[in-house]
Amino acid sequence: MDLADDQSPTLFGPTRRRASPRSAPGEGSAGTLGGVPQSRGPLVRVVVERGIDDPALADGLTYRAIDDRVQVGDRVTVPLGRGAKATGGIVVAIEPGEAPAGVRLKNVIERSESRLLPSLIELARWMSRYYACPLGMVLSTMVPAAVKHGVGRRTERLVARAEGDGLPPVDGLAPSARRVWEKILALGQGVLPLHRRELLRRIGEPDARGLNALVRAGAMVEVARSVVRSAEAFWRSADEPAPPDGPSSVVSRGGLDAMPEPTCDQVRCVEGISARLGEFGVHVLRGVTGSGKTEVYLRLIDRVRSSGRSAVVLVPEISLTPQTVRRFEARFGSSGVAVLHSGLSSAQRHRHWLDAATGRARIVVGARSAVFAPVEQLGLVIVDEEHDTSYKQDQAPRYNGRDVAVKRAQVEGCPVVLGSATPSLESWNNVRTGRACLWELPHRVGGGTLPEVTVADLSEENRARARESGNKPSAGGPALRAIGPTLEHAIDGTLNDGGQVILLLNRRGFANYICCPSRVCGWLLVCDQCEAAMVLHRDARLPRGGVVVCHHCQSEQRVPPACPACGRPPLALGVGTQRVEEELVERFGASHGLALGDSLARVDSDTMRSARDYFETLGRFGRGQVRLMVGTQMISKGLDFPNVRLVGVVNADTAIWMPDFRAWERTFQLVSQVAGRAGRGREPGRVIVQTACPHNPAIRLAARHDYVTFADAELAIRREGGLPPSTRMARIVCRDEDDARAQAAAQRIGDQARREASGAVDVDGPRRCVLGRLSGQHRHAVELTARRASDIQRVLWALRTTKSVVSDAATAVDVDPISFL
DNA sequence: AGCACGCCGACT
DNA sequence: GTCGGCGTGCTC
Repeated sequence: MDLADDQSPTLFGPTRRRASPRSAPGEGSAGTLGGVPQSRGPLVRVVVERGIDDPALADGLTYRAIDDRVQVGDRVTVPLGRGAKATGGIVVAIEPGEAPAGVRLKNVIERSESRLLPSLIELARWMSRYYACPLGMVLSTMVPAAVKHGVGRRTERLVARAEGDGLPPVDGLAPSARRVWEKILALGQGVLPLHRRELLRRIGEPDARGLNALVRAGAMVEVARSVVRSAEAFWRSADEPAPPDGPSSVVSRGGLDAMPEPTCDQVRCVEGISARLGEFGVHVLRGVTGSGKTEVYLRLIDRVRSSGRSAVVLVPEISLTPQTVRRFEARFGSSGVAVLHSGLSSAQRHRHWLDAATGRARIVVGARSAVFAPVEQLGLVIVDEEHDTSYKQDQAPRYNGRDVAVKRAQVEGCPVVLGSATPSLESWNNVRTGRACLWELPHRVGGGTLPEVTVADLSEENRARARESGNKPSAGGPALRAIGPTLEHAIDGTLNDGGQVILLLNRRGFANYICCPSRVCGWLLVCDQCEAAMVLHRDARLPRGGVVVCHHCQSEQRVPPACPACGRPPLALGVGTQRVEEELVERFGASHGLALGDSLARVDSDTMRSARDYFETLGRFGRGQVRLMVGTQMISKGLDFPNVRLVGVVNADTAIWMPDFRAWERTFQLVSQVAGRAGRGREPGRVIVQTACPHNPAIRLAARHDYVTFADAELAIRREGGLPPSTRMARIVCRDEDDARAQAAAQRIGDQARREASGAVDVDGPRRCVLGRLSGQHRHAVELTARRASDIQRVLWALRTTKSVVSDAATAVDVDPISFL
């Protein structure tokens, strides 16, 4: 059991302050005595945690505070609306003047213990403007739900010495009680208050009789203290200790705690960035996979910490592996590091957040929302794998954690480090235009080399196999095999040599789509709520061997027995991880003793229900029990297992023809990232990339590990096409059950946007989205493009103030969109 | 975003 | 005759 008390007087009061006991919320019941409000505190401006989008109320609503101890940033509960519904909010200002004319003030109901830092309120204001989202909604996302609801909060009863001068009245007590008193006095300063049991243990008393006598006499008093309890994080207890031997171990290599000797490149980066620790600056750290970026982070954090400041490290959710966490904990001590990710229980999250807020933990490691970590004296922000699209939140506020991190660093006056082997073109553009400073780690640590990448032309391999098997386009069975001869041969060889294999395929399920075998018919099984093909997921326990699932709305249907149009038995086409898994068992099960759930593991969101499953599987892979791992992008990033000698990309083209100008960039990143999992130990690694487009620059250059050529060429293409990062974009999606209504709403927004654009902003649309219907909602989009972000902001602001765009469920404003479906 | 107020169809 | 459908507008 972990305990954290939150006694820091600057951040938390010992108890909650309520307006008046038993007072129901709201007007009339807020304790008006003869028309005089009972609360005597100052007037405060409160931004409620709701989507109030009226610009006139953007600075919050005015309430009378409970007492004059209220401060800006306090979380409060206030009555809202005619029903005086108790609603959470944040105090954004203490009003020196009087109430706004014509409003009857209500009183704050309650002040809670958490307080938002001024720098975070400033950040929220910026986000509200930049992402065109109500301030209340932004503020709401800054405080985790577990903190708002006080999950895990308990009141503990402790004992302490009574306060006051003079000798406590112990003279009249029994000798046994006096003996206990002497022992308590001998404990010295700062030990109390303690739990009764803990105190008795410390002074070696078998029972509480003497202590009880002291309490009765008033020499000792019982005090209440608010604490947050949570279970120990499971990765610390469950998996440990790591096995003493085996090909590799999940624990950081080079031994716990030992600071490895840095490479020259690492020293150059650490020294260079350290020299500018006291000021805001964007530092792009481009380090090839396995070059030791994490070591650079650790050393920078060490510098920051020794100057008494804090650091925040953002990591994509899925690469927040035990490996990563343990490296931080091994270097800085597990109590000095607060970890925030989705695998935590609510109470754990609350506790870790408090650890950060009270300064107990000066280092916070977490996913996207950790950018709002309540740390004071922030000295450094790090965004690892900054190109990762999971930094973008897909609900309002649709912020990008990386970009907010840059803004936070600016607000705090500290540097931000954006680390990646394949920086986003946004960051690369900032490097090329001098807005960001570039630091490079061009070599792998320990003299390791980047793996040799072989591009296997899938169409060529399929043609070759068709020729061999007497060119019969197999009827009924799988139309093509997922693993071609080059990859198959490499897997065989690697397993023979005792190496481990990672196979990547960015598609869940068994088959991508179900269609009629007749080309004339052309029937395709589509979700009845979305414009998307249903995916076959195999499950032997179900009738017809599985279900079909829509990957957009998660709805399920039974597998159709026949084409509804012409009655032919349908075909299940396209390859997902499940089919690859099946093929692997078929081909290597007997020859290499590969067994599902043992030496062969499938890692996707279907098999990994919780973070715990994922950590457990990675543990088995690390110990060498799992020899072949096939999975989605979950396994493409951050993993560091030295015995991985082969990485196979089953199909590199999953993203390449997506209707998205970043399709090539994504493909390049995916191939580079997963290739980086190979050859991280002494043995060199090999990568096989299966593709139907072997000459595509994204694939060709990723195979050559040539980021710079790719990025510069791609930047030129974007500049020519007027696409980000040379321009900025925002996208407004209107959705409605009724197609015409969605279209009309988008049309109105488009028209108004054109009126406001005044030449600086290009307005495109409305046009039907690529995913024209999703969960029964028809979708139409308007796109804004401009040279400068400020022009986009101006138009969005105008759209909001004229109420042309309101923040509601039917309208999504996406600034700097990364998905165009 | 909630939620209350308010104006039109199928039930006791 | 009412209960309740969700359209519209307000929230100190």
